[in-house]
Amino acid sequence: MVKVPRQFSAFFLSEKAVMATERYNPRASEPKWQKAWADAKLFQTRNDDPRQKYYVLEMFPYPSGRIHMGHVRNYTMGDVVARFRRAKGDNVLHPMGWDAFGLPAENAARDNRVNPREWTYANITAMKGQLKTMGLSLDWDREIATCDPSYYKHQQKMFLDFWRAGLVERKSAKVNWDPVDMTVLANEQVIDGRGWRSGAVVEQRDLTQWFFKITSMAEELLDGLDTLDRWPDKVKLMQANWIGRSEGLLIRWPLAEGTAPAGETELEVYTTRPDTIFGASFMAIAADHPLARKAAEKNPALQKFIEEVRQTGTSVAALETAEKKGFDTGIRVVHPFDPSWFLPVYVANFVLMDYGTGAIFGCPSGDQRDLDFANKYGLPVIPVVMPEDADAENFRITEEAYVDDGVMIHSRFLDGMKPKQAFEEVATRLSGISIGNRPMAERKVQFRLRDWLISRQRYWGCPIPVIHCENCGAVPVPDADLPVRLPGDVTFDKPGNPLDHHPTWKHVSCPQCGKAAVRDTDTMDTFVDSSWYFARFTDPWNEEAPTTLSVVDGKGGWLPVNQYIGGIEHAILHLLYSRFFVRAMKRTGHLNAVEEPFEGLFTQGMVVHETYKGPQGWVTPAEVKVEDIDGERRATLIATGETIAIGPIEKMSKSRKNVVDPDDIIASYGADTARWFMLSDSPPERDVIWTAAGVEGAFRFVQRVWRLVSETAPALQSVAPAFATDGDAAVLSKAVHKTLKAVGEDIERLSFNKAVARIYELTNFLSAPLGAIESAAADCLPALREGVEILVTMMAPMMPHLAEECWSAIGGKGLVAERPWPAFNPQLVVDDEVVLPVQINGKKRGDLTIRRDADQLAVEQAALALDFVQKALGGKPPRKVIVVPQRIVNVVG
RNA sequence: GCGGGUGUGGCGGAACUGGUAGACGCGCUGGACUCAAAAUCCAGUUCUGGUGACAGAGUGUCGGUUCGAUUCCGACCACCCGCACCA
Repeated sequence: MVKVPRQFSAFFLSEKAVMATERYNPRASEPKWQKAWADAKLFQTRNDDPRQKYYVLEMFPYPSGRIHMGHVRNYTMGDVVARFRRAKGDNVLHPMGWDAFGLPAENAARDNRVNPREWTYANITAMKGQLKTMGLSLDWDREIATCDPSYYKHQQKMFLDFWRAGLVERKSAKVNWDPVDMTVLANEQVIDGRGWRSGAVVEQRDLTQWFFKITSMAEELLDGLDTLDRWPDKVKLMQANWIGRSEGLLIRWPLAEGTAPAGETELEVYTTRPDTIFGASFMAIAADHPLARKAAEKNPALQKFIEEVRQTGTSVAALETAEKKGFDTGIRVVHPFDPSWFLPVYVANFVLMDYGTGAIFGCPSGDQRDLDFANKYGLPVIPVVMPEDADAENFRITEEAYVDDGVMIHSRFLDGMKPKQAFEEVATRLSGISIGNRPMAERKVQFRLRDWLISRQRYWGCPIPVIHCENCGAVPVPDADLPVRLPGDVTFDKPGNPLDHHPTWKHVSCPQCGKAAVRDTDTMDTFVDSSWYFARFTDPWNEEAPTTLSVVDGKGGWLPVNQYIGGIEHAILHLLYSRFFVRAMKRTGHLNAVEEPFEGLFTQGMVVHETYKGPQGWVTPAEVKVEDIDGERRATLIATGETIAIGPIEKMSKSRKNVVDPDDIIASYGADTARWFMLSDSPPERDVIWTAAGVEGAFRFVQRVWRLVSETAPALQSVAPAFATDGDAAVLSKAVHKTLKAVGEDIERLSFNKAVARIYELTNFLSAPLGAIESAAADCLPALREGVEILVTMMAPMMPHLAEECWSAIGGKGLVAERPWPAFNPQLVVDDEVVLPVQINGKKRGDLTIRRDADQLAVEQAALALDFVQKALGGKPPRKVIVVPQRIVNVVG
């Protein structure tokens, strides 16, 4: 970018300055500045501050006990944004809390006989201490823990409000039940059909559970995605696919008389391809379909088949390998367009009860799965769509279904139409026919999204505030009795839910009729806790309500979060649930106006590291010495000198032992080095490879900045900062202001790696080595002072402690953390002269230096006058000369 | 299977809307300082040929559009991620 003019640094390396230099010591410096910020209460945010609001939030951590490098990366990025916005003059909200309910606390309780609450709070204390060493600009006054009754009280209130608003439902659902641990398992906790802790074979059980009716908002959750301009497209797409909207037709097929169980007259089927209705050759229904159950009552063989299907797990692996099987029920349906056309009804193992109507019609020619099924059971295959250029007479489907667009054949009145037209035609015709007192078909929009099951048979979660009474059914706990507190005196010596076998806790009287009743002993899914914490941060002091409407959102309110930062692993569930929650909270009066919780979303990449494997298994990076011998990297075990294999680069994990402890890094290099390294090199959305060499490099830079500042400090202390517009000093000022502009833009775009590169460049520029002309330097002092000040201010969001130390060294007043972001001078970021590359036939052959405002003709003439252009043209006139102002010249010969 | 992304030196990565490919960092090579080492500083570092100025090639592969393509279009290859019997 800029050639280094040696003269500016002429006086830097005066011998005295070199002698005076001491290495920067983060261990002494960092706690000092952390205390200074805390004493000045710089990061405490007031809700009544009239300045522009900016809410930056990182996904809050689970209090596992120790922070890991992923946290360091996440919170560093958020902190850069927070400190930058603060310097830009905004009133910044940057809070921190704890996602504190969850299974690990219970596991610890079972394994180590500790109390989950004590375990959790001890972890919070430890992690908070670690986070504090990072120098994050957090408002700790707003700290919340979701396991605190002052938090979950409001969650219980909202559960009841949602219930009253019709957003909560209690219904039966199939769940994975671990018969040993006596709890429901999430799908991810079932491994090869067995419970992940107990190893017991997991059963499918029907349990009555609580659900949030997220499907009732499917349409708006989908539509809302379009308004999220500052979300990654990838995440929006994943959510859209998850919600899975499809438009189709609900068709009611009449059951053939004499074949159906008593009282059954029709079969409802959902399809997105009604155009293929003349290619239908069978119907397939789920094993749990009511018609299947009825048919099985008088058919033991069918009964047996249904049981078999039920026992095949729903795990991904089971589905992949499971053979497509069916069982003919003997029931027949009549084709809607042909009373003489009968189709068999099968129970099939591949039909899902909870999508559509749990029944399909099979069109073998247009669907591979249906084709396989038809071939297996000898059912007809009628091609109904063929490629435009095919011949209808000879078009056959045998082993491979035709799924692409085309033209309709063998479909009576649909022949010759495109499938799209045919869809419309079938929809229109069938809507006009009635069956019973309803139309034979209705247009229907179907979603893949399911309701959100929130009941968990576990202790360490938010109790569901419901009392079950024999007389009154499920009764809400009265608001005045909230919170329903978790009892502290629980034991984990028996399997199952401790709340369930607590001697007294669940026994209460019914709030309605006063009779003896029992509490719901289930607790809420921990995703509920994290679906509204961002709203609670806006006023965690409010004891009366979850939110304070005057500050939470709307005019002058905090929400939506302006910038949310976290891992891609939450792309669907957490973010979708939060989007559901703001809508539900708005409907129940806990929010005013906000449409979406997170205006800007950034998904950061993981921290990855090499793995090392010795004869005894995986070993940690700390135990290994890696050397570069003749370009070949070799690892040895420090303790024994054994050779260690260097394995693939993977996400830091305990199982691979490729973890680096942030504590160790901060202790030996300081938080600034860790922060700087996290921001360097890798773009923030991609994975960053943690390497010892990289950290060393970052640490060297810390020392280099410190040397630059401390060596120049004596000369700068009494100088007033000023930029220069001409002379040698202008070169300096231009470099500084160009960098200032670029770094601001880069941070705003969250391109931290680019901002880092610019700061490196400027630091190199300012600390260029001893040149020749000492006298020139004195004139440059004001510009240099300004340059150093700007450098320090620019790096402050990333390396806040070092910035303070530097600021103090040059005699700056106050704290850098309080300084505004300087404005660049527009005059200084453009040059009077530009260097244009000159191409001949598209290949660069030289440069042309010319005034910036030179017009096209002048540029062309100057270019043609250049020696190497003349030579290349060999006296002939050019065929064409392309001049792109301030960009390039291309001479075509 | 469906959907999406990525591919640039030894490595991480830059290159704004088509305009100097390789900024910046790591590593490496040579040098200075030192009795020596560390630290620091300087120079070099895409590849090939040449002492050299220089010439040629080059952004996964093949082709196209253009004065000019890492960038746009088409086909393909590799890897990664998400969803997955969704009717």
